[in-house]
Amino acid sequence: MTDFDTPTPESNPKDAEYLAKLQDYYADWKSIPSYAALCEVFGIASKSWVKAILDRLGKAGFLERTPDGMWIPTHQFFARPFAESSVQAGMPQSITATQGDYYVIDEMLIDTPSLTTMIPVKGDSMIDAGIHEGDVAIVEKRNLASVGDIVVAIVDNDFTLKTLGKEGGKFILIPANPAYPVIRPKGSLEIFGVLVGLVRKYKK
Amino acid sequence: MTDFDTPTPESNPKDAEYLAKLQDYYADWKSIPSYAALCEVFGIASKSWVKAILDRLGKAGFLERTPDGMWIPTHQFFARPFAESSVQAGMPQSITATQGDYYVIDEMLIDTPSLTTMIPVKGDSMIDAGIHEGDVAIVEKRNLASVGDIVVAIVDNDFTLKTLGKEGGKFILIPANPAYPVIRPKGSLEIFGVLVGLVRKYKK
DNA sequence: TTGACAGCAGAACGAACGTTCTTTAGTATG
DNA sequence: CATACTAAAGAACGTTCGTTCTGCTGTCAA
Repeated sequence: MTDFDTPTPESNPKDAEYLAKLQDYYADWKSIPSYAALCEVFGIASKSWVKAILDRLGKAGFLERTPDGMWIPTHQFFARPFAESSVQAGMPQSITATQGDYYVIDEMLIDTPSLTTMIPVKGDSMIDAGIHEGDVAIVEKRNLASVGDIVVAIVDNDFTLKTLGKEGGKFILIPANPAYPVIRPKGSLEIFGVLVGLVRKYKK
Repeated sequence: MTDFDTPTPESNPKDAEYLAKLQDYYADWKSIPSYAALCEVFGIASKSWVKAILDRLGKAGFLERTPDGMWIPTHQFFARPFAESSVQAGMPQSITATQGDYYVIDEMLIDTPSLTTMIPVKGDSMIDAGIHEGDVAIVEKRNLASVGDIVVAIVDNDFTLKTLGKEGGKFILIPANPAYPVIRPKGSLEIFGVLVGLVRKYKK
């Protein structure tokens, strides 16, 4: 399955800049404005040139049109560059130039949207696993897990995030913080889901 | 007796249904169509009634308008109701991931797409800050940062992730691991960007 | 020095759009 | 039967939109 043709990302040197402006605009407003409004966004004065730019971005695969002719972003529009760590000097612009991979974070972390849920982390019981208060846990809902998985279990009607362990044939919940005790459920252990990802946002 | 308008979230019983249709449409097309097109989507025949619906959804906080009058979705537009299955009381606020593909995590972490890039973390020099090898750093490219920010600096032609500090009027790079030394650059310090987010994927 | 072309501006125009106003059908109240 | 109100339709209209075409300016090769 290698027969997709490579859409030349940009046929015009300035298109990358226009695309960047459009991406930033979309991040703010979640819509693609009219040609007239795009004149301001792009800093140019003619609608016809805006159309030419959008046509090129469309051809390059960053935009497409609805049946009624509205411009809408494609998957490619949202992808972000992923730098190889071995990138050497020359930096700021060359990141885009090194045609590395492009990813969408949601797709990296979420395989099954309908089973996946995001839960904010409370407390510091998993701090030694690098899971801090305020982080967001990406959890795939299922009630089977393997020893060693980090799971969201339901204990005393509350969610708790712990490593699943086994001790004498019974499942236990192991925190990653020596200040917390291992949880040995009396009865059966109800597992809500398995941790598949973690997201942290740093305030600016 | 004078009765005032009660600012109920939805003043019309069918608005919930219209909202659902609009959400589905948006998930497909990532845009809010014209009133005429919405007539088809909603299954009604008059633009004025579509406008009335959108005005109500706007008042209820699901939509708003750009300065140039376009309708755009708000945060509330994307919020999903609580989890379906047999979850009892005590469910923390959690959102299920997207059907369709609206990119929640990306939107959470990325303010300025054109300046944001993803860099894999290598080494354990920031482990006490909960940043592990293999994590992906979400970095906003800029060369100014504040003391206390975690920055990506360019040292010896390589990226390095450290906390920015100051010592005797000069900037230094502080690791979050006692096994690593503080970096005191000889000349000036070249900052590639600032850490704005962190993403970790657990293998399954 | 000319010609060709690329990058952009500007005008023209019909179609589509959003807004407002008026009308109609149905239902509930009393 | 009269009234009142809601849900929706429809018409009217000025504005804006997208499209196309033409014009201008600078650059570069012949």
